Amino acid sequence: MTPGQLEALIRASLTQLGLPTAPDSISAILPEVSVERPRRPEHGDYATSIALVAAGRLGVAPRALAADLARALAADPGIAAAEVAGPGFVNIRLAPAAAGAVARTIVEDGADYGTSTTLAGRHINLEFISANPTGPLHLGHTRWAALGDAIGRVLTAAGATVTREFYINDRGVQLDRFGESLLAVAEGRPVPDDGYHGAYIVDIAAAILAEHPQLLHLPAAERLELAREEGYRMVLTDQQRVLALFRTTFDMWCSERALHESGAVERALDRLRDAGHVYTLEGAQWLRTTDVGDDKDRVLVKADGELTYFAADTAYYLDKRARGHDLLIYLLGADHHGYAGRLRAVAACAGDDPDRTLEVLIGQLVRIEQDGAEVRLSKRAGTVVTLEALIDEVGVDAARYSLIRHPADTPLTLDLDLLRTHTSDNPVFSVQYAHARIAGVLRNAERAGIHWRAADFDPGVLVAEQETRLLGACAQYPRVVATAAELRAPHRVARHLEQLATDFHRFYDACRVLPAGEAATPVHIGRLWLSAATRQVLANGLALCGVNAPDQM
RNA sequence: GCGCCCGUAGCUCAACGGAUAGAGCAACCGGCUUCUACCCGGUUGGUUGGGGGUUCGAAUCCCUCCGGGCGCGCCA
Repeated sequence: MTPGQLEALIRASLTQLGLPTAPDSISAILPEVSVERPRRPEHGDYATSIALVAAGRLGVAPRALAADLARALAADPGIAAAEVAGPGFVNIRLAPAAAGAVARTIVEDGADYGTSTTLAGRHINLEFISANPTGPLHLGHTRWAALGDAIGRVLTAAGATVTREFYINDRGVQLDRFGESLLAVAEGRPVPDDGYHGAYIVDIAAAILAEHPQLLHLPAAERLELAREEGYRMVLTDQQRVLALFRTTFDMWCSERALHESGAVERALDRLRDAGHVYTLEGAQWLRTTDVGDDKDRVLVKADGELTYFAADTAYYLDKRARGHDLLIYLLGADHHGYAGRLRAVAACAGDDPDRTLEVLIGQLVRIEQDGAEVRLSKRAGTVVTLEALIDEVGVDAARYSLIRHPADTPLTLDLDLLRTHTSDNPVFSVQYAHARIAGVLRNAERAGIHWRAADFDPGVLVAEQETRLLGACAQYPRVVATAAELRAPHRVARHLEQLATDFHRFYDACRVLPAGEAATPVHIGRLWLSAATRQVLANGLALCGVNAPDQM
């Protein structure tokens, strides 16, 4: 019996209790029925607090309601025991056969186990990283590369249609400064103070010169354009290469320049003007965002006629909506959180309800440390840690996983030394090792001629404490994925995998899976099913993290 | 000054409003003649920054104070 099936049973039981209350009030509380895994095993496999929640509204005493519910549940053959505890919890213990049946469900569902339709029909646009094409991706982008990708995977698992987008800021002052810096290096001049000073500038300038030896003989204006455009092309290509290496993919790379060239920006401004949200002051055109909660109005067109970055982003919002996305998720670094209010204002000015169409997730910064000391990140000092360097240091799996296993809104420190270790101290290896260990057992079973899949599986044989805990963790997995999607919090998947791995290692330590010489018994078969189910859950969860699930290590 | 985020064990961090707040690291003590010891068991460790409030019940929600990060351009 899965948690979902148990909840359905509780709902059915509640409606059949014959409570002295209006049927309407009973059906009103049914959606709130949920079971949880108690922290303490002696509280049972599952517990529900529905009696506590509902008693007041039904006009009955919590413990009395709980007792009635417990009695009704206990009558079901899948329930071994149901009893009232504390102020009105109902603690539930499943019959071994009902609990163990989850293993069969998991093995049969395979890669689909854990997916759901809770977000079916939603067209979600997920924008993340969106770095300037003026340098390699660095640690500041890395968290979003891993987390944004994982959020996309989790949302997809929950049934949403997800479009992942990378917005390229390929227009404006920053790109010009980048081009000027490249040209300065190419010409042997010092980089301007407001330019880019990283060592990579020298490399790119050299690459441009190698490909375009005629650069220095062109007229000045053409020189700058060639340096800028070639530098842009090289940086973007490199960003795409590194992201692919990092297993982070995008459905769409949207260019700010293209928004201007296609007329999308002008059309967006026209639409806002028509809606009466634009006014002119001191030669500039402003969007009246204060009408919708922003703390100040924002400039769309500067007094010199130049369009602002904000104007393009407004157009981009409308463009995404016009493409049919009903929810736009933006992942921003903490240093850009001030932008959230402006985006909300844009949504409101466009006639949308920002609470429905817009979500801005703010990620705190990542620090890294090595040899017990923080590695300072400084562009000036040339100690910028790039995404590629991090991959070189610890590998894609460890880098991705360590970034994913923390909520986005907490500051995070990566310990490079730890990420390189291959022991259970390193969570990603603990999880991967559990997967590899199971794969090994299943290989051995095959080698020994034990065809567990074809054999009779009696779920009732899985009664050891380590077995029931492992079953419970496997059964919980779909709920974890659904919650992770709902909260945009893939770290919940990772944390659950760690618990699952620990539960497996304990099970493996206590319970012999394969027969040691003798013929395979129903217990061996049952444990093979349980092992196979665990392997499937680990593989599915690691896939959501974008981390490999190795068959051997 | 205004706004957003954060404050949990010595360290790094978990915990849909649920029961006695959990893992890992660090420290110490144990466990392999059999399926991967890259593992497992045990011990030590807390006024969840302080104080109020909401309720059956608060690390979680509200108020306030303290401490830290970040943001408040006709920059992008």
